[in-house]
Amino acid sequence: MNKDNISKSVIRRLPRYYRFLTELEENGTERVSSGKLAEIMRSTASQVRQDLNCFGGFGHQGYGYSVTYLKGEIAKILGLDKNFKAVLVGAGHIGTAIAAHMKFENLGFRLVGIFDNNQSIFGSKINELEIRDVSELQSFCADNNIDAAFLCIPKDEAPEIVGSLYSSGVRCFWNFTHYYIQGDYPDATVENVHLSDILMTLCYSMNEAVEKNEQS
Amino acid sequence: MNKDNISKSVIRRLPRYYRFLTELEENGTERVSSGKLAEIMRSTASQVRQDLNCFGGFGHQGYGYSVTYLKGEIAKILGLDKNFKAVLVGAGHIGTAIAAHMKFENLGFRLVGIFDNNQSIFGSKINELEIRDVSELQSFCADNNIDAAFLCIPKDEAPEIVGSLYSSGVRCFWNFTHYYIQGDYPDATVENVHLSDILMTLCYSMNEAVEKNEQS
DNA sequence: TAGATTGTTAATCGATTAACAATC
DNA sequence: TAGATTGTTAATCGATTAACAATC
Repeated sequence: MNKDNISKSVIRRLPRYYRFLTELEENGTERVSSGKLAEIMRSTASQVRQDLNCFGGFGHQGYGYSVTYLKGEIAKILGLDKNFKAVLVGAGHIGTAIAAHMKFENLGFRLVGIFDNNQSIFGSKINELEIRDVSELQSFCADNNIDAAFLCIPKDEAPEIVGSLYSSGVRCFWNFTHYYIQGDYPDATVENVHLSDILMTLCYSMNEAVEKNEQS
Repeated sequence: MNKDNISKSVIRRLPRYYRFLTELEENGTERVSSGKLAEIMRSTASQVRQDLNCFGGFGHQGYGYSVTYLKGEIAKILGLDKNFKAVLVGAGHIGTAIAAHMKFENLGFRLVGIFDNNQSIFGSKINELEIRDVSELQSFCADNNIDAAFLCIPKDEAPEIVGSLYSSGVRCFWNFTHYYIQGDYPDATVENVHLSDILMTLCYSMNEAVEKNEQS
């Protein structure tokens, strides 16, 4: 059933399909064609059909795709029902924002622990969840079968933290640091978010746009 | 001097070159070959040379690249010295994290205003910068020649906010919402960060990894 | 049945990698 | 000079787009 070797580009589009299908469903739309979906996705009908066919024939010729069915299939493909158990390490600004703001239960995860090394915030809560001493991290993860960790810590602290997470069985990392996890743990599943890199690319584009304007 | 049509893939790698060159410089390394740089970048020597040659011949045959010089050139290409004036709209969790955490001055921007619609936080400060009433946003941007806005607001509020920003001359957006700015303003320069999409792709990869393990 | 729209193969386009002459 | 390493062209690989037969 599950085809291998789906390209990263296709995977990256799946959440957007899911998002737009959710909107269509909320509108009460029952069916959608690849053309219409492409319009919403700012894509092409061809790409939509190619993408969806990586996983199986979800459509009906002459009819299109059932919004609810397709949405459900994509949820299954993404694994949004898996509720992987996750901990957050680092309850600074970014960590707190992540913990307080994201609707993990819709995104395939369940946040069950928050850890920090700042004594003064131990015991205070983010969304009902107490902040714990990072020294308990390893035993907590081992005891609770933690699947994933969200890393919102300084880069220099990352190697040690990842080491202890890995040794207690955690293999999945949402990494906001610049530490290169996959270098040290090639079998880890990692998604990096480098906000400063993204901001620099925005700076480049802005700079380009300004120069183009000056020329004309 | 400035070559057009540089592909997005190349641009996205520039911040990483910059980052690693900074590290090399801090180590006191004076020169680096494309091969060595590729190793650090987890790339290939060929790609490094192709990338850098999009912008000009920064190297010397038989020698390699001067770390300091190359770093400087990439900074110029990215426009990191431009210090674009930016405002943050939305001082909730994500907004506060962005404002407090990012070193804008190293990333091409200067944060000069923070706005929110929550009366109870007006006047309180993030990094010396007072939170203002969003009703002053439009006049503030017009008066202060603001280049860019960082949007950390709910999706439904985005169209109105972007409208008022656009009308006071802002053309550059770092967009944490799911509002599709470029649809309404095709000449805007936009970088989107959809954290929930990224988390879903992590869920997919994790799900894949689990299934692969179960098979074996 | 006729019209619509998929699933799928083929063609195109772009990005990465390999090769090598130029040259420091 | 000889060795190293770039800049650049050519070859490969992968992703997107186009085309069309299958079929609801």
